[in-house]
Amino acid sequence: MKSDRTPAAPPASGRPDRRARRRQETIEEILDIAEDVMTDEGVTGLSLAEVARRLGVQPPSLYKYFPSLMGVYNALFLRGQREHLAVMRQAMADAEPGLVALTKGLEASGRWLLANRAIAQLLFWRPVPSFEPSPEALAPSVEMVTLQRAALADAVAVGQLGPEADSDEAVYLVSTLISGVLTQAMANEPHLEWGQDRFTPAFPKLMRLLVAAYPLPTSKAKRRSHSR
Amino acid sequence: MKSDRTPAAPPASGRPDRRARRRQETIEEILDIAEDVMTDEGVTGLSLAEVARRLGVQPPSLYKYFPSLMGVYNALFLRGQREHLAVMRQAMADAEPGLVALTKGLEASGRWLLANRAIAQLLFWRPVPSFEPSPEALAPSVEMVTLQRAALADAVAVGQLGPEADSDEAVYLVSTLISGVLTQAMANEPHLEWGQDRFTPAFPKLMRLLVAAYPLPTSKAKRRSHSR
DNA sequence: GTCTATATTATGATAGAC
DNA sequence: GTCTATCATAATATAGAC
Repeated sequence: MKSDRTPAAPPASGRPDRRARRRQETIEEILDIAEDVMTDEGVTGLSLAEVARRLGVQPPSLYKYFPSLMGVYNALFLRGQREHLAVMRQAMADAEPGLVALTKGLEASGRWLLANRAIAQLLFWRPVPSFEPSPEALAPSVEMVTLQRAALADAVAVGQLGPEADSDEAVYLVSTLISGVLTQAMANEPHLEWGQDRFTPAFPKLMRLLVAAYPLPTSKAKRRSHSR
Repeated sequence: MKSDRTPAAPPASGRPDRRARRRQETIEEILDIAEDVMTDEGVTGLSLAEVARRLGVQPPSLYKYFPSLMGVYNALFLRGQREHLAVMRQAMADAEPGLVALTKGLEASGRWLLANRAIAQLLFWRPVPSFEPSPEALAPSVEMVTLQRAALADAVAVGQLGPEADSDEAVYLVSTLISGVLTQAMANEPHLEWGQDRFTPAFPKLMRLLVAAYPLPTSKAKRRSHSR
C-alpha cells in the first residue's frame, strides 16, 4: 500500500505538488468539455449536468472545482481572453512592425475565433444576461487595444498610414471591421472556417480600406502645413 | 344579452369578422410581451411561462395561439424581418436613388435594429440553436439583398460608384460594415441608441470607405479601356 | 378560449456518508 | 474528492372540465 504509488505525503507546503497539478488538469478538462457543450447546445445551453455526464462523473463533484455555473462561464471567459490575446500577440511579434503586423495579428485573431466559435460568442456577443465577467477576466481586452494601437502607431511612424491612424477612433474602426466579418461568418456559415466562407475573403479588402481611411498627407498638404 | 354588445353571430364565413380581429390582436400582444421578455432575460431566456405570467393568463392558454415555443420564435422572426424590411424600404424610397438612398436605408435599418435589439439578435446572431427559421420567415431577407443591390446599381448608373459596385461582393461588403457597427454597439453599449454610442458614429466614415472601395474609373483608365 | 391538474423532464445547489 | 440523496425550482406540453 505504501509501495511506490501515490506517496500521499502531506503537501510539503511551499510549492505546487503533484496533487495541485492533477487538480489543474481536471479543471482544464472540465473547461474543454464545457466548450464542447456550448458548441453543441449554444452558449446559453451550457449546463453542469451535461458537463458531468460527458466527464463521467456526478454533478455535485464539479462543485469541488467551480463554485457555480457562473464560475465556469467566468473561467471560460478568462481562458478565452488569454488565449486569444496570446495568439494575436504572437502573430504580431512574428511580423514586420506596422501594417503587416496589424494585418497578421487580425488574421490570426479571426482564425482563432472562428476555430473557437463558442468562446468567440461568449467574448463578443455576451449572450448570457446573468453572466457579468469579472474585472480580472476583462483585463486582457485592454491589452488587446494597446497592441492594436501600438501597431497603428508603428504604421504611422513608418509612413504606411496618415497621422490620424494613431487614435482611438482608428482602433474602433479596426475592431468594427473585424467584428463585422466575424459576425457574418459565425451567423451565416456556422460550419466553415476562416477563408472558406463568403465573408472572411473580404478581409484583405477591408485592410486596404483602412489604408484609404487614413491616407498619407499629400505633398500639397505637406507644403501647406510647412508654409503656415 | 343580445342587446348591442358581442352579437356573437356565427361567423358569416367569407371575410374576417370581429372574432378573427380580436384573435390577431391577442397574437400581437403575445409577441410584444415575448419581445420584452427577450430584452430582459436574453433571447434564449424566452419562456412561455414568463409570457403567460406577464399577460396574466395560465401557460396552457398560449397554446391556443401558438403550437410551441419555437412557433413563437418563428413568428417573432417573421414579424421582425417584415418590419425591418419595411423600415428600410421606406427610408430608401424617400431618398434620392443611389448612394443617398443606400445610406439612408442603412441608417434607418441601424436605428430600428438598435431600438429592437432582441429582435436584431434573433435575426442576425441566431443564438437559439434549436430554432431554425421557416423558409417563409427567411424570404424578406432575400428582398433586402435585392433592395441593396438595386441601390448599388443606381449609384453606379449615376456615376457615384465604380462599376464593380454592382455585384454580390459589394452587397456582402455593405452588410459586413453594417453588421460590424451593430454588433459592437449591441455588445458593448447595450443601453445606448443609434448615435449615442462609440460605434455608430463611425457609420458615415464607413460609407465614405465604400466609395473608396469602388472608385470611379480614372480618365487614364477610361482611355486605356477605350483604346484596346 | 380559459382554466386546473398533471406528466415529464430538467436544472443548480447543498448535506452528508465514505 | 467522489458518491447518493435530496431540496427547490422551473420548464414544455397535454388532457379534460367548464
